[in-house]
Amino acid sequence: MQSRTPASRTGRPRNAAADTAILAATRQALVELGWSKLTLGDVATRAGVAKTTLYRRWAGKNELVVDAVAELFDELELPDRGSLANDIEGVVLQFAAILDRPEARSGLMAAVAESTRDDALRERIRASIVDRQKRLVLEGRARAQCRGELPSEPDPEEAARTVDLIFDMVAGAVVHRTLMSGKPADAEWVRDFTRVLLLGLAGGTQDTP
Amino acid sequence: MQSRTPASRTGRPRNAAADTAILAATRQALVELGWSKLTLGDVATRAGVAKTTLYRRWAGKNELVVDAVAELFDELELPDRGSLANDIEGVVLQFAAILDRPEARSGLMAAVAESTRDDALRERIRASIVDRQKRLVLEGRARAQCRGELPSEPDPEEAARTVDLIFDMVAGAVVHRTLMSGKPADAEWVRDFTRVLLLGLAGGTQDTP
Amino acid sequence: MQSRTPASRTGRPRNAAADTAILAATRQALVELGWSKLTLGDVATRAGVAKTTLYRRWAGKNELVVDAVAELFDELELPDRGSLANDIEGVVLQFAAILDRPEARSGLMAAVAESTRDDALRERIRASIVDRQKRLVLEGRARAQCRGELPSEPDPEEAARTVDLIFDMVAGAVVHRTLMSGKPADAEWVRDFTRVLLLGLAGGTQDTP
Amino acid sequence: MQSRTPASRTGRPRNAAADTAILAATRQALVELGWSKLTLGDVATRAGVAKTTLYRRWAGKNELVVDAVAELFDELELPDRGSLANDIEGVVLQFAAILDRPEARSGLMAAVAESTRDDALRERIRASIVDRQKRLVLEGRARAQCRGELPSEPDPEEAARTVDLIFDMVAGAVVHRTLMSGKPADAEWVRDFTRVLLLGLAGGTQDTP
DNA sequence: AAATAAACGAGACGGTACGTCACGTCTTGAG
DNA sequence: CTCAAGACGTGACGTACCGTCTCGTTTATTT
Repeated sequence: MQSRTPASRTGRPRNAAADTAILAATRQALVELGWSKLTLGDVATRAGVAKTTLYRRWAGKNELVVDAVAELFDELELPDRGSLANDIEGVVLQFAAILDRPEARSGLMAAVAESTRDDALRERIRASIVDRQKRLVLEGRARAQCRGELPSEPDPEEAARTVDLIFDMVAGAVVHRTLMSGKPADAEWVRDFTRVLLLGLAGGTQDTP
Repeated sequence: MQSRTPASRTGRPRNAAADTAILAATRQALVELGWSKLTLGDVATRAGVAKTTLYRRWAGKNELVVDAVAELFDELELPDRGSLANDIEGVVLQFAAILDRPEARSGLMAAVAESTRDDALRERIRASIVDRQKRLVLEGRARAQCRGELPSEPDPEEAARTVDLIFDMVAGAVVHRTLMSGKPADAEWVRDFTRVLLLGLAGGTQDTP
Repeated sequence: MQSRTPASRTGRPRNAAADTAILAATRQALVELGWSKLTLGDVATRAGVAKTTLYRRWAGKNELVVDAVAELFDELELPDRGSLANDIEGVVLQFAAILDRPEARSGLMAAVAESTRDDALRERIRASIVDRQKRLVLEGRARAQCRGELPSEPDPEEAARTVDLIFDMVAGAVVHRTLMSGKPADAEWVRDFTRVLLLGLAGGTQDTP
Repeated sequence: MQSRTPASRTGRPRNAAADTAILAATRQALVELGWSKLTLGDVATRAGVAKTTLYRRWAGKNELVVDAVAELFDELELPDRGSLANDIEGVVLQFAAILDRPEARSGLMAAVAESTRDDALRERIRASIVDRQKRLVLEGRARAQCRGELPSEPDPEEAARTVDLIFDMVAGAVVHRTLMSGKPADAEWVRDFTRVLLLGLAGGTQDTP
């Protein structure tokens, strides 16, 4: 998760508790200040740690914030709610709830913005956040195929493409609704979204007479 | 578009060419430096303008960048390509092309990130960019209804909700694909996306035997 | 005296009072903290000035301290006390009094130490302090020659060499007495010193029966 | 010479070679970096020793540098060159040669500068360097008295005062010439200096017709 | 024409945060 | 008890931009 894990045998070992404290302090600072006013010196002070300790473990603000935010998304789960539509609604609501937290809003988008000019950062975001949560799509699809709601995909390459596509559509829509349109991804919106995702624009209204 | 329009009658009038030069310089700086390394002093120098002139017209970096980026999206068009699917594919590809330009990627996401803690900025983004392009959805839907591809919506409130939903789904998916997944929104992806959007997850594969 | 004198015609002019305040604050800090614990941030605070202002005018700690200390030596005078011996005693006592001030002791020697590795600094010290006070030797010699206490020097090159030599002997002895031996250059010592300087080691005791 | 001599009987004994290596490394670092850029971590690395070892033996940079420099002056000798003038010229040239070495210039003056605010350090310098070399004056005077060049001093207190005075004059002049005037204390200068020291300002030219 | 008034370029200014460096202390495991 | 290794809290460094301010100059409109 961190920048480097030298794992040296000799010398004084690193204080493991500091990592936890720093990431928590980072999230707290994101809540109170937002990304642009967050300073590493302030985070260090909140964490009860010297600024140098922070720089010894992370390369900069971006890397630190990505790690701090990534932890937020690990709490996403996919409980079995009986149908594909219900499963999707459930996970989308969870995702929306996370994006409602200011530390996620501010931190995530800023990190993405920075990543447009920093390939290493983009890779870090993808590894820590995006690919890590793709598990939810895989699990949901497998469950739906078990239930017979979705056909099993014969071509593995196309299957992977579809997973990516669905992930982009789900995550993208929630992010756009929450951060760009500035409106809540509430139960009603999630229901509408899920209907269109499953049945299509036309299908939702006319395709199933 | 700008911060203030004092509209004073007397005194030396503002140099109108400066606005254009500043916005162009801002985009150029976004390309070369990205949002976080862009400085207003540098923009002023590039535009051949004093820093004070810049501050007289914009409140700060965020406002300036939003204005500079907003202009990029005004070139979006919706040529009639014969069918709803083709129209969607056309505009999505245009949108993807804009998001491929570094000044848009870096500037847009950073502005969104900042807007999570600045209501005025969010409003500015919505007015300058989001709502401004919603016209495309409206036009596309009207055209599809003319063609009979979509039913006419009796409830005006639900119609508005659907426009918002579709805009979030289209724009969100392209943004997520481009900036978070870090893969191109190319013709193949756009085709897949359009199919799911129109027919739904199930419909695309099993509904049409 | 300062680093650069761009003397630009345009832009906001520099605050002239800041220079005085900064140099005074530097001397005060030298008194309270000494050279090694003096920080430019602290000097700036004392002077009621931003750190950047200080760096805009001086290249660093060494240059600043040299300028601050150099002013101290400008108060040296050579009042006519009737004889060469008396003139020497008078100026040596003045010099000793300056070296008794902590801002001079700490600042001067540290600057000299730094100058052993910095030619520009050595030149600055020589120009601001050493050569500047050589006037005292010149004036004293001229006066002694008027009185007939010293022969007029026919060879101008040798005369210059002698001025340098005397300056090194006088200043060096006082500095060494004060700072290295750590004992006061009081009236008694000054009398002894002047006698040896004028009459020589042997002359002082045996030559004048 | 060092800070502490715990002289403990038990436990692992100190590595005696480390002292030599550390002092040599200090001098080497003084040559390459000068006092202000010399760091104890760097010295420890050069000496192949851990930083903790260094701090166990010296209290800080000043003490270490004084010890390292003090050793340089122990090589001063006073070979019998037949006359007082020759003896003085000889030892002054030796002294000048030492002051020509960068480790002496930089280290000595910096230590003196620091000692203006640190009584313990001043005492250490006096004990290690100043008083230690006063032997040269004593020996030279004794030899001159044997030769009859100087009268024997009846009053022991005045004799001590004179020794101090001469030491301040000799050492001070060489130091000032070398470090402040920035010119070499070469054979010509040493001859001039010795003449003035022995015969006085006036005596050298007019007193001996 | 002269007076007025705002815009403009230049650049100094008080701040704040940066990321780095060295300090001197400490904590480990090995000897 | 010493040593090598290296993490740690502390505090200063010198730099970069920020957004504001003060200049002298330019360019209009209004007397």
